[in-house]
Amino acid sequence: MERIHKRTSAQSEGINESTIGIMNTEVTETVRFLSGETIISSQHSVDYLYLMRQGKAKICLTHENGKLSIIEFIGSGEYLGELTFLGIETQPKDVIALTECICLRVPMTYAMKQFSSDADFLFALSQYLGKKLMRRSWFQSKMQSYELKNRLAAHILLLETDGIYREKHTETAEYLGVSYRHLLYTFKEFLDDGFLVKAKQGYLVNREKLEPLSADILVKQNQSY
Amino acid sequence: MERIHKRTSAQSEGINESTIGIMNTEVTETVRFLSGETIISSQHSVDYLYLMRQGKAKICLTHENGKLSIIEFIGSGEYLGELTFLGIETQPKDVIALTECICLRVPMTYAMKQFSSDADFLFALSQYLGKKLMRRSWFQSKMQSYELKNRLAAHILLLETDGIYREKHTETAEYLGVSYRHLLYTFKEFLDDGFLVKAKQGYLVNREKLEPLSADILVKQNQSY
DNA sequence: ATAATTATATGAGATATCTCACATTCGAGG
DNA sequence: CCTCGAATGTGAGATATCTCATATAATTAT
Repeated sequence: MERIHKRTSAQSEGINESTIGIMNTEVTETVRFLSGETIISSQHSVDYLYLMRQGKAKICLTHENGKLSIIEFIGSGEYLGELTFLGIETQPKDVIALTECICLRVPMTYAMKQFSSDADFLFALSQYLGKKLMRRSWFQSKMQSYELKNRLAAHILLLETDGIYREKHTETAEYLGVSYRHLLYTFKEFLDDGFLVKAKQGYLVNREKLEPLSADILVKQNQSY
Repeated sequence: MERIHKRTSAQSEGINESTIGIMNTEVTETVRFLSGETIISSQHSVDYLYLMRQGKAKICLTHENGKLSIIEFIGSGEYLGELTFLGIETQPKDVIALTECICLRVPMTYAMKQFSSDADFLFALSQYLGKKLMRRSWFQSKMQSYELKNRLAAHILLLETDGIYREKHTETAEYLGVSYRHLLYTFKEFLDDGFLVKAKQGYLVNREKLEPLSADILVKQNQSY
C-alpha cells in the first residue's frame, strides 16, 4: 500500500459528488493498493472508512473450516468499512484488491466521531446503501433466471481487467453457486467457441462474443445510478 | 385501511428502539391494513414513510407487458417508502398486505423536511439498510446452493400465516426463479408426503415436517441483528 | 528437493429443472 | 348464464446441473 499525497481531483464516475466532498476532510488521505494486496484484513480491526475511487476488489469470508467464500465484488464509488462504521459488522471479512485500487480513506475513529452526527454524510450513505440494495435485488432476480452460460459470461466481463480474466475456478464456482464440474464444462465450451483464449497470465477475453451471452444481466449493473 | 388512535407501545420485536422513537412525532399515526389491501400503489405518489410494526406484505413490480413480479417480502421492523424518502426510487412499486398489517407512518413531506437533517434518524436508517444488505447477501448465497425443495420449504414457512399458505403458484414460481412446471412437481411431492394439505382457503402447513427441509436457510433470516 | 495440499481437468451416470403441449378449473365481465 | 383469460394440473422428452471417481499440474509447506 502506498500513500498518495496529491489533492483529490473532482472527476467522478457517477459517484455522488457530495459524498466525495464530505470524505474530503483534513484527515483524509488517498492510498493505493496493488493487485492482490489486502485492503482490509479479517485478522485486524477495521481502522479506516474507505471510499473506492478506482479499481476492483473482492470481499471474502473465511469459514470456521478454513474454506473461503467470496461475498461480493466492489468497484469505483463504493464504500469499505461502512458496516463497521455503523456498528453492525458481525463477521470480519477480508478485502483484497483485484486490480490497482485507489481509495480515499478517513480514520475510523475520526469517522465515527465526526460523521455519526453529520446528516449530509448519513443521507448520502443511506442513498448509497439504498441504491446498492436495489441493484442487488435486480441483479439477484435477473441472475437466478439465467443458466450458468449467461451468468458466467456476465461474471467474466465484470471481472476482466485489460482484457484478461484471472479468477480461480474454484472460487468462481462457489460464488456462482454451481458445481466445479459444471463450471469446467461451461468454461471448456467458452474456450472451444473462442470466447476465451488461454494464456499464461489468465484467459484473454473476447468481449464482443461474450457480451451477447451476458444478456441484459449487466445493463442495470453498470448503470451509474 | 383504518386509522388507529392509540399511542405507540414500546414493545419491539428486534427493531431498533430508537427508530420507533424517532418515528413517533406529533404527526405520526398508526394505521391498519387488512390482508389484501394495497398499502402503497404504483399508480399514486408515495405520500407516507411507513415503519411496519406487525404483519407481512409483498412488494411487486408491474412490467410494461402487464406481467407482475414479486420483488421482496417484508415484515415487522421494516420500512416502506424509504427509497422515495431518499430520492432514489426509480420504478414505482405496489405494496400489498399479505396479513393484517399495522404500521406507523409519517407524511412524506414532513419526513423529508424533518428527517433529512436528523442525524439520529439517518444513522438508524443506514443501520437498517446495512443490515438488510447483509441479510440479503447471506440469504442469496444460501438460497442459490439449495434445490427447489429446500427453497420452497423455506418460502412456505416464511409466508405461512396461522398455519395456512395462500400464495399463487404462478407468482411463487417467478419469485423462486423456477419454471411453473417444476414448482408443481415439487408441490405435489409436498402434498404426497403430507408436508402440506390442501384446503379451500389455501394449504395447511405442517411446520414440523417442512422445517428440516428448509435447512439453515432461515436461521439468519429471522435473526434480529 | 520432497512431500503435501490445492487447483485444474475429464468421464460417466444420476437427477433437477426446462420446454412445450394440452386439459381442466376458476373468477371477472358482459 | 356464458365467455374468456388466468391459474391449476399433468405428461413426455430434452438439457442443465450434480455427484463421485480419478488423474495431473501447480503451489505451498517441510
